[in-house]
Amino acid sequence: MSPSPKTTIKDIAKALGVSVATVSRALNGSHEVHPLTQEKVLAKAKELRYKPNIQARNLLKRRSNLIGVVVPEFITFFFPEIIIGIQEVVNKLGYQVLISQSNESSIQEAKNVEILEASMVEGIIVSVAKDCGNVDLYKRLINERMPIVFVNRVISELQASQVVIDDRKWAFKVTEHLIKCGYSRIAHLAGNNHLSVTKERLQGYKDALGAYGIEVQDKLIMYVGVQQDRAKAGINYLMNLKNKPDAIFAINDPIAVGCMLELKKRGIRIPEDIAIAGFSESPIGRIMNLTSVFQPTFEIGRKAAELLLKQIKDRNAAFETITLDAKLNIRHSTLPLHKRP
Amino acid sequence: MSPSPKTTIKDIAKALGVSVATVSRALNGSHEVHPLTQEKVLAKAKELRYKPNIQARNLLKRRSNLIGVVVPEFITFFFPEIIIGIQEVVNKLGYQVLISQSNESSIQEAKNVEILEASMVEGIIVSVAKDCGNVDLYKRLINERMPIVFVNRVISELQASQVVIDDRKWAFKVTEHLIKCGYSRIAHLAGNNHLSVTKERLQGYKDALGAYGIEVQDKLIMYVGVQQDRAKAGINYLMNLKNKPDAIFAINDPIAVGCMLELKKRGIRIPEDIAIAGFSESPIGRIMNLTSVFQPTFEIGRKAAELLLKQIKDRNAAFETITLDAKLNIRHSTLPLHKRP
DNA sequence: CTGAAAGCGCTAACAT
DNA sequence: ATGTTAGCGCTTTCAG
Repeated sequence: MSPSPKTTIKDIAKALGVSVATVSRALNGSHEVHPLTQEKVLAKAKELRYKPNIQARNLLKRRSNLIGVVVPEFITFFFPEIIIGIQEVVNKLGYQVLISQSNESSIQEAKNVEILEASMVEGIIVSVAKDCGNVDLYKRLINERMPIVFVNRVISELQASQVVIDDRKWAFKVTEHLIKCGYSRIAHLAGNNHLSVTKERLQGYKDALGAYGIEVQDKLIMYVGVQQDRAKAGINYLMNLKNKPDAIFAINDPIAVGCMLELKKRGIRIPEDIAIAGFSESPIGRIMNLTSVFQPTFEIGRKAAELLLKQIKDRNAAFETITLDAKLNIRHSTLPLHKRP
Repeated sequence: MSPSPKTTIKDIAKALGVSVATVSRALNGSHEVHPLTQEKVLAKAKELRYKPNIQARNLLKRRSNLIGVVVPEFITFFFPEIIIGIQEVVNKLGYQVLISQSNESSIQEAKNVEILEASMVEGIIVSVAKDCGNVDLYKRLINERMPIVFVNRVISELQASQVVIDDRKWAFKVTEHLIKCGYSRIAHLAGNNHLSVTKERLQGYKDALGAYGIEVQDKLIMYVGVQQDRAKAGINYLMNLKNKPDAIFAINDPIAVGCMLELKKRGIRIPEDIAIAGFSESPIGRIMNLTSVFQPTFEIGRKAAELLLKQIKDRNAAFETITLDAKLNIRHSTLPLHKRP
């Protein structure tokens, strides 16, 4: 009934009249213990409800069995799915995951990383906050050979392992799709300007316009950010242009969904009055029939975990960039002009 | 450049020609060290980039600074928000959170709990999987005085601390709202039958019907479960009844949203042809104009964390049930009959 | 104010 | 096959 004072190998040893070393060996299935002794130890351990003290073992082995994850948020589906992928891989190896979210703040992100360090994580998987402000911190970590892998939002100045999709290519495909649908005044709502995905997707957008001989118009590009509540500002801006766009390519699904809601509020129909495409396909986007690029989130997590484990095993392992495949899913929000009723 | 072998207090002591005890005291701001010594130690510590080894300290103090969280899933917004609330509270006290998801499987849940135990968490916050199969496991933990708090999905047979809303009352309100809107054949899509929320919400539904003199018809009640993909079965069943319902009260938003999508597919309009209400208001539900009960997720997390910390401090603290307030948000999916165009 | 020493629970040489 | 011993990094009596 009472919270029994934890049994240790010492207790087992005493009860059996053997040494702690023998108990330890028996418990760990060493081949150099007499089968009979082992049996006795195991029985006694069960009887006394022995639970090994991982901390002691970790102290000795200079390990923690912990890996850290830092993401900007985990309210939307995206990062949770990545995290599940990570856990899938590392749990099998006996690692636990310390998850922290920066709430899109670099300051909080830095705090989180420091706490993870203090918690003795053996490695960290990071997706940086939108303001992207911890370059020096990560330089230090990389310098100190802390195993680290960046996912989705990476930092180009850094020599580090990372798991991404080819944002530029897929942004090209989205834009190309809009062009082929007959749209010609295609706006782009870009993310925060320091973010890797912002730059890549913007470049893909420009590439596509260029490839099809459409002039890039700065007026049709606005840096709104990555969070849904920022969409309204984008719509405000675009809908007040003298020469309104006939299609919008949004940096991501939250922005695209935000746009759709705002447009609906204003009685502007999609795709009749304006087409819209997102990126990083979300469940909400699917429901709203939003054209978007599907990212293999679980796989991103798994690959990141594998890269991290590789680095943990060999602190001098070469940096690797894994670029996963994605998929453009076309839906009603970008109906071709000629197919309209 | 090389991964510097971690500095320990020993290194600092040696460098300064003092004892490790003094270093320890200085580092911990003990009042019984000479200010000058302390200064020197602190300086040297910074110089050598000393980072305390938490594991050693934890071993000594028999602590881990870890608390565990077990939820059924964290893909939807609900549990992530609860988790953020938990972290908010415990991080301030220096605790880290080990998050694990059972993927709605009691077997996985048991594994997770055991791993958390083995990871030496000082307490656990749990929301059980839909099959609700680990009563004995939790009985054991409670017996062993493991601090534990249940949230949202609780186990009635257990004497334990918990944080919930009054599911019965709010289900009553939802049903009452439908009745007052003029609906009379109100179906209920219930969750998995062992789940606390299933029983409570079903009872609230029955209470309301009774209170307004409407006969409870078993034919209008179906146990579909809690996951969105189960909604189709519910709609299949209800729409094949001779006497179809004119309103549906779904156990939760995922089911309600799933119903809305399935109904739309069949060309059945909401609310013109059938009204629908959910529970545990979700972002998707909001977008789809679904009437639902808002739960204070962040606050649930915070309160659960506080209860847990209380138990960690005092292993014999009395069990507590915290019932938080909620809110019925009425939207277009339950338009009153007389207001229809 | 400081140091010596014990010990948290465990593992791994090194003996025997 | 088993025991002895040292020690992981740290805190905390107990002496001085």
